[in-house]
Amino acid sequence: MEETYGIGDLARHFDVTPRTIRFYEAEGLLSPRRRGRNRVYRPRDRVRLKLILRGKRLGFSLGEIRALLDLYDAPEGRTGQLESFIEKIREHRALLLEQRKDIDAVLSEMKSLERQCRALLDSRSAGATD
Amino acid sequence: MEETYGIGDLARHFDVTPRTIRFYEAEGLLSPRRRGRNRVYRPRDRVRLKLILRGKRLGFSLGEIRALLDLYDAPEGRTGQLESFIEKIREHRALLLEQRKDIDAVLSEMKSLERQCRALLDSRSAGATD
DNA sequence: GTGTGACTTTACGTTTACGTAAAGGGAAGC
DNA sequence: GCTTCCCTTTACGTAAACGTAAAGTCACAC
Repeated sequence: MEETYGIGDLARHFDVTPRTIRFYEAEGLLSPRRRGRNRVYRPRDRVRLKLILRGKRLGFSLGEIRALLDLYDAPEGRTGQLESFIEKIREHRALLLEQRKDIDAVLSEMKSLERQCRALLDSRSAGATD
Repeated sequence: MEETYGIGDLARHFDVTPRTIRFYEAEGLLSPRRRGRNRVYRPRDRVRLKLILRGKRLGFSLGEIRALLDLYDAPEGRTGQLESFIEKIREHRALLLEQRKDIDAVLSEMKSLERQCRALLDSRSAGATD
């Protein structure tokens, strides 16, 4: 049998509220099975949630994330669609590479900032005390 | 003389609306000089705006960005403050490194996705036509 | 049978980050 | 002097992403 989870299990595991998970479902990002009224999540849903939260951490809107999930889901279709799919992947990749550049820029700025701080601290401990 | 800019100049250059720039000022992220009622921005403000927009692209809230800008601005203070400053820099760096890991994870997933697509395309062009 | 706890739906509230409209001021061009 | 921009302030509107409260259901413990 495939492993399943309740909404509370997922919420605890990913440190979000059940409300959040239901909201993602209402937005069409998740579509769990049901046992009676209760939602039953399978590993596939877990992975999707993980991807959603990762997208959020990277600053994507739920709309963008949905588009990406749809991409990942639908590698079926005619040749033309496949090609436009690849095109979208490329655009997305370009965006991510830009983000990485942003991050690296900040990281290097932080590096020099910390250096300056250290220099200040050193000069103080070497010279007069506070 | 130091170079200065009007709000429209900055707006055009960074592709945001003047409203956005005024909003950042209201939130305490910018504090331009004034000539009469009009706002006059100097290179320092330009840099700050650039940092703000970079922060946004990385998914930080304006509140978080303000905290970071304040950090970068206030390397004055007693030794204890300097040390806690360095500590905050480290936390921020850890966060950025996490983000980079996220990005790399997505990039590698995209890579394999594109490979699968290519394989599909190849098998089609090799086999029967649509 | 009566809690207790986890789930459900419905619905209104809230924060963030601006958009947009209204009403006006000041300089520049014709 | 009138128009045309670009700027100003004030203020209400809005989309996104949930929070939170209300009221009910179901299974299980005691």
